[in-house]
Amino acid sequence: MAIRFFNTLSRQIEEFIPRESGCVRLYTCGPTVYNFAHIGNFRAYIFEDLLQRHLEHRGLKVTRVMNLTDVDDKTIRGCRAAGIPLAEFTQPFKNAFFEDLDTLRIKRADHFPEATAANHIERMIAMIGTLIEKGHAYRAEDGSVYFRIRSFPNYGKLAHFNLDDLRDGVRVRSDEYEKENVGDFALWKAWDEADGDVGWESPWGRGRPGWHIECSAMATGILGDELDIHCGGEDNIFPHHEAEIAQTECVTGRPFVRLWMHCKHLQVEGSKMAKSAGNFFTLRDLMDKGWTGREVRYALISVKYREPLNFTFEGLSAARSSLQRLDEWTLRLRSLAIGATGEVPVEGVEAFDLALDDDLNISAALGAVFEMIRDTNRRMDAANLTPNEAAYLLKWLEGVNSVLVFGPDLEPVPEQVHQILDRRAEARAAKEWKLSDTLRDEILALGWIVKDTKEGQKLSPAAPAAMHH
RNA sequence: GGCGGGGUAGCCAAGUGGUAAGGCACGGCUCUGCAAAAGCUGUAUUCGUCGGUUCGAUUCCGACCCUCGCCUCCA
Repeated sequence: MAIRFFNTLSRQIEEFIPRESGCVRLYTCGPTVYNFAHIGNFRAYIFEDLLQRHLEHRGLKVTRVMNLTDVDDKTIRGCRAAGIPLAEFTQPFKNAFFEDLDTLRIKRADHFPEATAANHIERMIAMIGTLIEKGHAYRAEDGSVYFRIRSFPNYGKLAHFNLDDLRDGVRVRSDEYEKENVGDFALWKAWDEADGDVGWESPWGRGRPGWHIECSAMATGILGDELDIHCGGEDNIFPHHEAEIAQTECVTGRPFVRLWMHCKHLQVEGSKMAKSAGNFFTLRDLMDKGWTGREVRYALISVKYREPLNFTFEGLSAARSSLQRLDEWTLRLRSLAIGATGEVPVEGVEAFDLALDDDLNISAALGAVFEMIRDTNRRMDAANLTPNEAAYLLKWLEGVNSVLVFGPDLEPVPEQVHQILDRRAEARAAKEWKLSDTLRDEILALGWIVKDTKEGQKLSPAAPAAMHH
């Protein structure tokens, strides 16, 4: 059963065949650490997480790199405004980013190279030097170095642009008048006043690397000259990834990436997310409103990556309910499986993986999960599911959750709540309903909701307020 | 202007040349001291509009309408 993905380069669904059998070299564009990442950023990272986890679930070994862009116009502007060194300015945002990854249960990449690391800067400078030697780049008067796009006939192949179309509507920036062609992009930016004390020495003078060369250098430096998959948001296609292809292939003389995957942007309540529109959310904003990481994860993962995702609070609420349904089913299986002596297969379990093999069709995959839930709930209602089948389903669910990671957050129940719970159980046994209700209120006051089910009292954390804005 | 996505029930969203997965919400039923939850169950003669091809189209073709994105450093 082949795994198939849509390749931005060919604009077709292709069978995925890594260069080295069983191993996947994956590069994913990471954040620019000048602020807290927003949920649009995280849609991309969650899509990449789904990709990685599914490949791993299918038995492939994935080596993933995600870069951190810690020097660019924005980070420099930020540190100068704050009056602190660049590294001091970006560090808290790096930390916050990693916390957010954990909140969303995104698997850590194997490498998080930082653009300002000495070894990477060195490699960028070396690559630029090679490009100049080969005639693909040139130094301008001020010490900036530009890539000569006319020297690379394939330029525009990924974005499916032709250079003539590009010339229309191009704004020539006054600070780049030295370029041979308006489409030429910066490999090295000469230092200027606005850079303050940010800069590195190079054969072309003091300056800093351009954004595109950062990724080329870090990707090839860690993963080698040829990657299996390179991902990013759709806005990265042009110019960023187009530039990466041009630079890298001109240096190595080999195809840079076999498969390009890009995810569509998300909108919020039907409009483009923008600070000015008041619909701009960081992950932290949502946490403050009482949503959990797995709920946001569900909301962001549940729409296919090649479709635009309309992020809404109704959708978050739907995510919460869906997860609860999944939780209930899991608990039901667990209590049934207590009597299991082995595992007996249940039909229909392969649909989940097959859906993801098909260009990460998450909607179909989730459909398969919920169909399984309904079918087996029906069977459990009829006392027609065996403990061994339940055990098998739990094992299957483990596999599913190695990809989706939808398991509940396990909050420890305070001892005090346990004690009240015991007293309440006694009261209920004695049919002292008034006392039972009083104790229920006490438990609620401590932040827990108790429900009376056939199996006895059941606790769940009281959801924080402010579910809708 | 160039290039490319979308328009499927109240909302989100799969899908196929032969008559529409799944989730949420809503109604019904079961359960239940109350409350809540949970489980089951019912909800699109219809897939933006208009034409065309076809025995048959939501699915193929054409036109149009609406919407979103990219077009030089924004995931």
